[in-house]
Amino acid sequence: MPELPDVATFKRYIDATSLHQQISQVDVRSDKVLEGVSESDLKRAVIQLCFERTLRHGKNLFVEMEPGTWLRLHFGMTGFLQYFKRPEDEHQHSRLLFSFANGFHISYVCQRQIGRVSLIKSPDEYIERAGLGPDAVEVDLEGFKSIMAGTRGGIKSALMNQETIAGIGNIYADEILFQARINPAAGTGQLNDRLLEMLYTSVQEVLNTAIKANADPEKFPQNYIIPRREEGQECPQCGTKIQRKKINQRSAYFCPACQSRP
DNA sequence: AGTACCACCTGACGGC
DNA sequence: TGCCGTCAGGTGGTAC
Repeated sequence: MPELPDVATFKRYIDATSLHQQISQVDVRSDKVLEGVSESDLKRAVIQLCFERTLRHGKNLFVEMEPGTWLRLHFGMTGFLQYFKRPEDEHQHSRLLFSFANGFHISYVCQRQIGRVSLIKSPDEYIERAGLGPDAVEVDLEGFKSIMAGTRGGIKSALMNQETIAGIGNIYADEILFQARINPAAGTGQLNDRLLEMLYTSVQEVLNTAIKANADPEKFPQNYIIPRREEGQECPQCGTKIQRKKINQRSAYFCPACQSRP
C-alpha cells in the first residue's frame, strides 16, 4: 500500500544505498510498468549515469540522473524497492533492474504491475502536468483550509484525491479520519473551521508518525486503527467493533462510536 | 465538480 | 481437486 509514508521510506532507502554509483546495465523484466518510454530509450537515457538525488511529491518518487533527466517512480498498490548483490536474490516480481558498477543492483518490484515508471524533464514539470495538489506533509494550515473550501462531496474522497492534496490513499485516509474522530461518510461542507483544523493536525500527525516508523504498522502507536483495520476487530480507543463500509467504491474502516462527528 | 463504474493485474481466500 | 466470485490496492477513462 505505497502511500506517502511508504514512498518516503523508499526515498530514504535509495538515498542510503544507491546514490552516486554508475549504472552499468538496465534490465526490463516487464515493459508494462514503463509509461511513455521504451526499453531502449530508458537504457539509452540512464546507462553510465548515476542516481544523484531524490525528491518526493505525494506518492511519486523522483530520481535525478542529470539536469533535465529524471526517473519518476510510482508504486501502484504493490510496488517497492530491493537493493541486493547476489543475482539469485532478485525478487520474483522484479520488473526493472538497475545494476551498478559496484556489483550491486536495485530492483523495482511490483507484483500487480499497476505501478509506473517514466522518464521526465523535472519533478515540477511532472507535478504541473499531472495536476497534483500540494504534498500532504508540505501544505500549511491556510493552504489546506482553502483547498478544502474549494471541494464538495465526501471528506474521504477529498483527502484521497491527488489533485486536491497529494499523498494520501485509502489506508491513511482511514487513520487520519479516525484520529480526527470524523466519520468517513461526512461531507466536506459539514466541517466547520475547528474540525478542519483538527483534520489538518491529524493529517500531519499521522503521516509524520508513519514516516518516522518507516511506514511499518507494527511500530505505530497503540491507538492507531491501521493495525486493526479489519471487520470485527476492536477499536483501540473504546473497544467497539470496527465497521467496514463502502465509501466511494472503497472500503472504509472506522469506529462508529468514536467517529460520530460532525 | 462530483460520483459511479469499469479496467488494469495478481494472488489470497471462502464456498461449493 | 478445482472452479467461481470477491476482495485488495492506485489511477485513469468514460458516462452521467
